[in-house]
Amino acid sequence: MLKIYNTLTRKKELFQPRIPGQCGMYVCGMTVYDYCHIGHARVMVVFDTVARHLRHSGYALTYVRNITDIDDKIIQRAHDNGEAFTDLTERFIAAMHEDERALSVLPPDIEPKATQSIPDIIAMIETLIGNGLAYVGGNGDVFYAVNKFAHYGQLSGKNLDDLQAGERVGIDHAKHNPLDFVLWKMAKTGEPAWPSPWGDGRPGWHIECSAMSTCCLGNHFDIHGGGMDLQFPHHENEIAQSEGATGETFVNIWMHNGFVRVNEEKMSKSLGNFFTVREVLKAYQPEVVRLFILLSHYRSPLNYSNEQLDEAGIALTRLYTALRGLALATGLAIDLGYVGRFKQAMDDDFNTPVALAVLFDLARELNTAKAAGDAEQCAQLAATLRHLGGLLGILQSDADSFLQGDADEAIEQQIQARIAAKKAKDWALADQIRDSLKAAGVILEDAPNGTTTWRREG
RNA sequence: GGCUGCGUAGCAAAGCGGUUAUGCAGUGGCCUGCAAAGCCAUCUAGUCCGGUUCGACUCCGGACGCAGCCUCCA
Repeated sequence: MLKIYNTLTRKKELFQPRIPGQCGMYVCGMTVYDYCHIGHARVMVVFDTVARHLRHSGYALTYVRNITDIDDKIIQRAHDNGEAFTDLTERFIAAMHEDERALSVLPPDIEPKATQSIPDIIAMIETLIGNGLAYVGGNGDVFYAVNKFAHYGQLSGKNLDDLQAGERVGIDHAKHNPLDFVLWKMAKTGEPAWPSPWGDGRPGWHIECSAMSTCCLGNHFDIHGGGMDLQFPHHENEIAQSEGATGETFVNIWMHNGFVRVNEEKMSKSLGNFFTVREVLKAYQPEVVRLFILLSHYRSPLNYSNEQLDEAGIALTRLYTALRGLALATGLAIDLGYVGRFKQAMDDDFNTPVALAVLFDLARELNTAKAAGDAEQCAQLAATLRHLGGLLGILQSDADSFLQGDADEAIEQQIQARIAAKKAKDWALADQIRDSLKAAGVILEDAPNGTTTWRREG
């Protein structure tokens, strides 16, 4: 039985889909004006893992992750670059898809873009105005009137009085209430714009997600996810918009992933302390980055450091080392004990650290079976390890290609020379060859049968 | 200031009211020509102070500390 932590109730709840056997999930995706950083990678990997587990658990999942391809920062960046905003967004959408593929993130079923959802957005704003929840402000922008929505603050645990007491932004006289937020923003000269009943302009940030999610998944759906920082105001506003427009409950379960931190501080673009995915992938294999993310629970903070990435690399090496030398057979029986433990971990709010602990226990037993020469046991355990790894999006490479990278003829020659030296009991030469390879980052491992395998360090 | 959440061994990171987490590192052993890898054993825990309980790292209260949101942000 799958349990999921719901931000709305602040506890783990038994997952009960609206329609048995089905699930609709919407995740707030990227605003595409720059390369994805590791924080974005975490969202992609975490919800990809959630999607994989839901599917494997038998739910017919519709996974929607949007792209915000129009907003103030995009306009600003395109202007700075002297290019059309569409050229900018197309470039970074392509880059995002590249990063995603590298990290073994399966594409969502639907990837709606804000600019392709303008009619739906306008329709929703008209409904909100019709319902008395939105108004045209003094500057022509359309605003949502937060005090007209009774449940405002239910997700973030805030109430309007507290919010107003802590108001830090300068008063905008175009609004009735400082906490009201923009639904439709009038275009200044030269800005991208779409025609609307209120004049040429563009959607506010929050409305696009309300429009796209309800269009793709219906007025009421199962799971809505995103980073912790979207809880307020973004998701709070989404609830106000969607429920205000449809009159129905919007979402059953809200999931929020924790931040990636650098030196105990949130990684973010505004702080400038971010590492882009492509930058990190220059130094670490993509699968290592994925494991690094999965080694922490999705709601916990994740500290980014080279030491942590290195450890993830060592951990992955341990798993692949266990698989090394065993054929990639398919269709083999798998060990149901481990499968059960794994499922139990994942069913407990997607507890990937515990699920991974199961894989390490499995690797230990596999190593023991290898030492005992039990081929049947080895095959079964290896098949189980690969199967469970696959559910997390890891361990799908050939072990040698992970451990060795590109084949290297020179290394093979050195190994042969060393085997000859060993036969001649010329230990000094054998050790010298091993040391020189070690200096080049190549580690040799002698097997009892006289053969030698190798792997690259780190 | 308001609202969240967190505080576990050398490091990272989980579960759990009484029984091995797991990975890395350390120590001892097996294996090895020596290593590496692997296996076995093993040392380091639960911020502090109260309370509940036969028993608390685990539940409750308080203190302290940290992070996040309250402003664009995954």
